[in-house]
Amino acid sequence: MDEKGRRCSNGLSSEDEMDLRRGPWTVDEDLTLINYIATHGEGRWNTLALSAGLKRTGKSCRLRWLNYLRPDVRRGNITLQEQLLILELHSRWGNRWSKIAQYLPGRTDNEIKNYWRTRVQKHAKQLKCDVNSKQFKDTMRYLWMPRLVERIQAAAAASDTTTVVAAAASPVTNNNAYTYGNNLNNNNNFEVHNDSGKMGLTPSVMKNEFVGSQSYTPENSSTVASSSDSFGTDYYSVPVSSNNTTNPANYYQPSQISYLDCITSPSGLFPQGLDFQSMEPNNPWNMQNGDSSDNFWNVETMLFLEQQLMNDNM
DNA sequence: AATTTGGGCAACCGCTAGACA
DNA sequence: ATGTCTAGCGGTTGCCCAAAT
Repeated sequence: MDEKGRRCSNGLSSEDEMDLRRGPWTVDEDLTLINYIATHGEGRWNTLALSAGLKRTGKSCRLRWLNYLRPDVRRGNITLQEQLLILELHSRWGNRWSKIAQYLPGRTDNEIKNYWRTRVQKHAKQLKCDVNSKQFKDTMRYLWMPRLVERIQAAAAASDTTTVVAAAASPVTNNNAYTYGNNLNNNNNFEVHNDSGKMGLTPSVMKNEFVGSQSYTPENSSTVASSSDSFGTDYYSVPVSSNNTTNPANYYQPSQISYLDCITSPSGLFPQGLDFQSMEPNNPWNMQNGDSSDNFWNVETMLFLEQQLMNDNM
């Protein structure tokens, strides 16, 4: 169906469309959308856009809400568990981002897609192989994923003996406290504060400051997780156990249990007390953590991988 | 210090499916 | 049966920023 020049596609005439805004959302637009949804609920996006007085398409409003403004959107780095899950689910379903996102509570398909493209595909590129190639998939399955499991288990063990004082280390130090009522089902009572009066909302500001004082504190959410892109450090240099030190494939055999079996229940969503934050060995609440993925991909690692890939091809 | 490059991510685009009149 | 509208999905683009030169 051709949408061009058609009024019905977004409920707007071409005259209306002349006024349509594009590009990054402003604070005012965000507030308008939040408050409108708080009062009227979501859905009927084109009507919503018009009624709310937003010069945006319904599509744009929907996307902004779902990917960014929803109170339950998880922000922060992808955790080890999430990385593992993404790898596992992608190996099953391919680029079914929305489907994959269903298993990562609070993560959006867009975020997962971006993660895949920027992190995973980058590493495939570094290995000079196609992300869809058997070699790369094997590398993921036999090397990265077992190592992730290992790190998760190590972190879990560490968390057993370590009290995580996460709340005290809350990264939210912003003055711009967007305080949502936090529960849309609770009569949608969003409140929006602007304590500093300086809400120039660039993406970077959003990332670091828009994180609402209610929405994303440790007390009320499991959302703020930090994790470097944990293709991370010395992936291949640490043997898992004494009997798998030579062949990476020994780390994991397809016939072994599924990672999902390992870390999730059939109902998914990490319900077994696998707390994302406490899994992280280093300062779990520090959203400013640098991405250590590149540390992971040191020269030795790359040489090792390339060697493995060469062996696979022989 | 100025410029270039590349990564990360928010937003947009095109398309499809389903609901409904 | 057909057309319209909405919602959702996956791919792509473009902006911002930090690192590199």
